Amino acid sequence: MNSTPTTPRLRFAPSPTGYLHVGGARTALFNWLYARHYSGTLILRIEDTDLERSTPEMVDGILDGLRWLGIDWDEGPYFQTQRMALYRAAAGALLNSGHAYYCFCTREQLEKQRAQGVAEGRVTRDACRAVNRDEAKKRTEAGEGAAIRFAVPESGSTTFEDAVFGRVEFANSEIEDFVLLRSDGVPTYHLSVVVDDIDMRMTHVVRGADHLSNTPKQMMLYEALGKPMPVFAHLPLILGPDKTRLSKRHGATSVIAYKEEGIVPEAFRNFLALLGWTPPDSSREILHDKELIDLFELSQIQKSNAVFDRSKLDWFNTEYIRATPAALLLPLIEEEWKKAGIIPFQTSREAMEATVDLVKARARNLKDFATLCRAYFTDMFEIDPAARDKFLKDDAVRAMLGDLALRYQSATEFTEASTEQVLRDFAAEKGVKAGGLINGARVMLTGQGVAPSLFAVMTNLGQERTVARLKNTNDRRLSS
RNA sequence: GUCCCCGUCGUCUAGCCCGGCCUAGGACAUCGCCCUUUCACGGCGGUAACACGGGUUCAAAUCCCGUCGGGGACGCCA
Repeated sequence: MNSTPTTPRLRFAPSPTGYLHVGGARTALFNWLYARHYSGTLILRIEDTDLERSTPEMVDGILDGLRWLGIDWDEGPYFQTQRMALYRAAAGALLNSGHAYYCFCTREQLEKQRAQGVAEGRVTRDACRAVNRDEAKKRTEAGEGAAIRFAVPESGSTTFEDAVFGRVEFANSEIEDFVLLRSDGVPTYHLSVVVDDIDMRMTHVVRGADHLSNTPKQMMLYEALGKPMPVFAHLPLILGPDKTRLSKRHGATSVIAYKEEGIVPEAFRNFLALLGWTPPDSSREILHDKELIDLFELSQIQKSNAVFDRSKLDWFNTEYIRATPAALLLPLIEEEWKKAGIIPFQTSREAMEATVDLVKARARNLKDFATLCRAYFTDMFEIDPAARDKFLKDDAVRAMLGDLALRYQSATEFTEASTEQVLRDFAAEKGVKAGGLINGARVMLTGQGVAPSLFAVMTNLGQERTVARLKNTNDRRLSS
């Protein structure tokens, strides 16, 4: 019956009770990578059945996060709150087939049962399972509130072959009679996922390992509903540096926070992909989207949890910034300029790109471009006090820079080679080391102690600005 | 507490399935040196791991058992 090979259908199914966090992003990424690798379909489904905690803002937040990450989907977003009829019908069917029953227990009764179960080291079966069907029907018709629970077999075990973890087995006696439909008619997670995954014809369920122990419950539903099982793949969790689950106290957990910190999306993707997955050639780590997609396989996924290593992310980011042509970087960088209040006086695209190229080897993130580029685009910049103390505290150097400005002013040629020649000749003449003048001049021209090669800076700035800034040596309250 | 999963440098990992080629490889981080015009980059080198204990075997990071450690799940949350 399964003779026709079907293209894979996967889904990312976040619940909008928070922003897209790192773990969710990694799950989304792996689903995306797999779907793209096999030319399958990726579906976005919003699991908003927790009416209290789900908000439309969070839906937007998640969508923004995915878009920033560059993860696109083929169908959806579907919203579970708009599919309630489907879940209720399934619950009804399960009731009719004897796989489920009404539960009239109060919260207190349930707590008591649970406490007893824990004390005895076993799962207690719900007392209402014993309530006879006709009586239960009568009671609900009389208006008594009732949840619908699944009747889990008391013996035997449920086994499955996880694509990551291999064979996993749970004793049915360990599984409680979980709720399918709450007394207010809203489905729980177990019911809605399974019904949707069936209805949306999912072939693969790739999700966090925190769902491993939910899997047998959901398998029981597939079976009771008489539907074929998808492939399950559970992803190891992402941990903080202290090896506990990644949370707010570990710093940024929202994906958007990384955008704000100046991380390049492709670098983030690369980093995330390697958190728990290894390409066949593990020595290659810088992998662009196409390579990631080509190489991605479920079988190469790690079983053990992985610690989120911020310094490695930063390394990826640096690598991507350096390798990306200025033309592609520019739109991202311009946002940072805007935030920093820089209005570039150089309007030519070429000039901007040249500056970005000049400076980008020193950038660790996109935000760095605001400081790094400032002096090239505006005269409104401060001299970094630390740089001043380090390179300009010598009065003699400052005086010489003023004289040097005059040399540049009268220069007929202004190239990297010629400006260097002028400076070195000048230093030789004065009997001082060129290095001291170079460092001092760099601070005058850029305001920074950390900047590119001086003569590249000069030619980028142009003769006029170079001269003007060097002349200012004594005007800038340097000795204060 | 019960059940499930995991356990190689600080971190991500290769090797484990099919024991010997492992004196355990790579990357990030870290330390040192070189380059040098600051800071990066780059080059070279260093420190650093098979959780522990028992087996099995001529031989174990690799197979088996146990212990310990970590994580997850036990909701009318997802």
